[in-house]
Amino acid sequence: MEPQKRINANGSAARMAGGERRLQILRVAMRLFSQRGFRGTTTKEIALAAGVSEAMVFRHFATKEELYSAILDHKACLHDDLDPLQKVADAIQRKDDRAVFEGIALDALNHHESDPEFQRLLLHSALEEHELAHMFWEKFVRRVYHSLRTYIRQRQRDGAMKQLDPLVVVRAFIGMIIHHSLNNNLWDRDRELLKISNQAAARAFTNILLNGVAAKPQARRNGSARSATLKRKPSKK
Amino acid sequence: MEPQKRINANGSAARMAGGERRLQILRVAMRLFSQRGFRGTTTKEIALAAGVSEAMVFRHFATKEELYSAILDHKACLHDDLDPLQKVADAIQRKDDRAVFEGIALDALNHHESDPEFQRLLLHSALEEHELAHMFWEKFVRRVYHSLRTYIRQRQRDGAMKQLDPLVVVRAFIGMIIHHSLNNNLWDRDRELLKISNQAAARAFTNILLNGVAAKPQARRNGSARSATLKRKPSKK
DNA sequence: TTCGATGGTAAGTAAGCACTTACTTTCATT
DNA sequence: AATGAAAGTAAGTGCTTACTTACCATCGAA
Repeated sequence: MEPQKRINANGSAARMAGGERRLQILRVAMRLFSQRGFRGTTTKEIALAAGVSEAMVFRHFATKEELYSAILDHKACLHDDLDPLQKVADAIQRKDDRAVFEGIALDALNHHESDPEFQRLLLHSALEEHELAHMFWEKFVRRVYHSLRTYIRQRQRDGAMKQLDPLVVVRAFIGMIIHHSLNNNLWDRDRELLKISNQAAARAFTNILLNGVAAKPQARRNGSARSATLKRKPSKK
Repeated sequence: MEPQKRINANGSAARMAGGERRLQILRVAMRLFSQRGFRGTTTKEIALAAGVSEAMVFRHFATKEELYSAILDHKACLHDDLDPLQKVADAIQRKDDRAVFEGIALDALNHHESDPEFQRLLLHSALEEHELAHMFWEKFVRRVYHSLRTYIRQRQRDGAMKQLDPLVVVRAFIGMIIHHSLNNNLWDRDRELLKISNQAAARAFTNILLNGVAAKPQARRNGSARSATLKRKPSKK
């Protein structure tokens, strides 16, 4: 007679292959950590949610810390190859500012929307000063800042953008995007205060930024009163 | 003979008056909670840091939860009367966009810089879905959004700003500010990536925003091309 | 059919947690 | 000087935590 495969709370058949189970525990833990933080989640809860005994958790991951690290590695490798500047590489080539910035914004917004766990995990580990935060900063944030600074500098040399500190421009732009995602994922999940599609948001932020940093029409009649704002070197051509 | 007043680790004389001790414990707890989160801080640590026994903590606050609530009340009442729009009330009256936005930005940046605990506390409670987050949202964020929206709408009717969704403009601006503070307090405390004074940051963000949302020169070709940057109202007297 | 490797569990253990109890010390009043 | 209330503590209590041990179940291959 068939030994009647037991079914656990998740509807997943008992007795998985090792690798499968490991991944399942990892995913469950990821969800719980992102919801309640590292310290706020117990190994018992993780085991329960995965439909196994606590001992199984410790068979796959020696310590809770190691489980956390495994999550970080997992997330990191998912979000790793993804250089956000790559997707807009040809827009950069074409010097199509709008495509560059809107592309980056839309990509980030979509990303945050489809994987809100990641942002929460990141915040938790930044607050707890865990290594993911540092890793993310080094591997991702720095690169974005650097690439965008390079692009902005180029456009400033082209005379297409004002001579502001490019890093400040980057921060302003990234700020709009991240803060919007943070609002959507953390504070105002029902979009009670502001409901707007990612497309529309990306377009609006890009508009504000590009108009904000665009070189002035440079009305030749320069009663150059406001050299304060536009530091344009005369670029004597 | 003098009974040699004991001195605890903090250098504070033992045996404080009740109210004093309460406040001291509160402050110590505030610091620790903001550093390690609610769940990440033990009552023992709090007691130790305050230089008293654990029992004293529980004499002043019945439970750890109550201690947390007391902190929230404390912080809330500190940051409460402070309607950030009040400081720029006359700038609003004068419709001096630059003063309005730069004032708000500078105020927020200074605030976050002088009290980074608050931002951390707020983030922790947002992640843990504690009430402070909700309270802050209702009492503060909503009001700022509402007031700024009203102002922006007015300026749009004046023909001084583009017809964008005012809430998106608010989000973009607040985003630059909050994200910059978050970077300074959480991610890049050494300002390794971007070191800039609050004044300069407030000015830069304001410039980007105001140029970004300024009504177009409107191709009416009336010479006065950049009403955008210099908002001196024509003052048709 | 047997057997070893692997998936899985029940029932621990020691340490740490929020919180309590029973007691002592200090000190401003009369 | 006596006293009573408030400031303070040492040593718990029972529960939860991360992690372990000792054992059972299932399965594919020899």
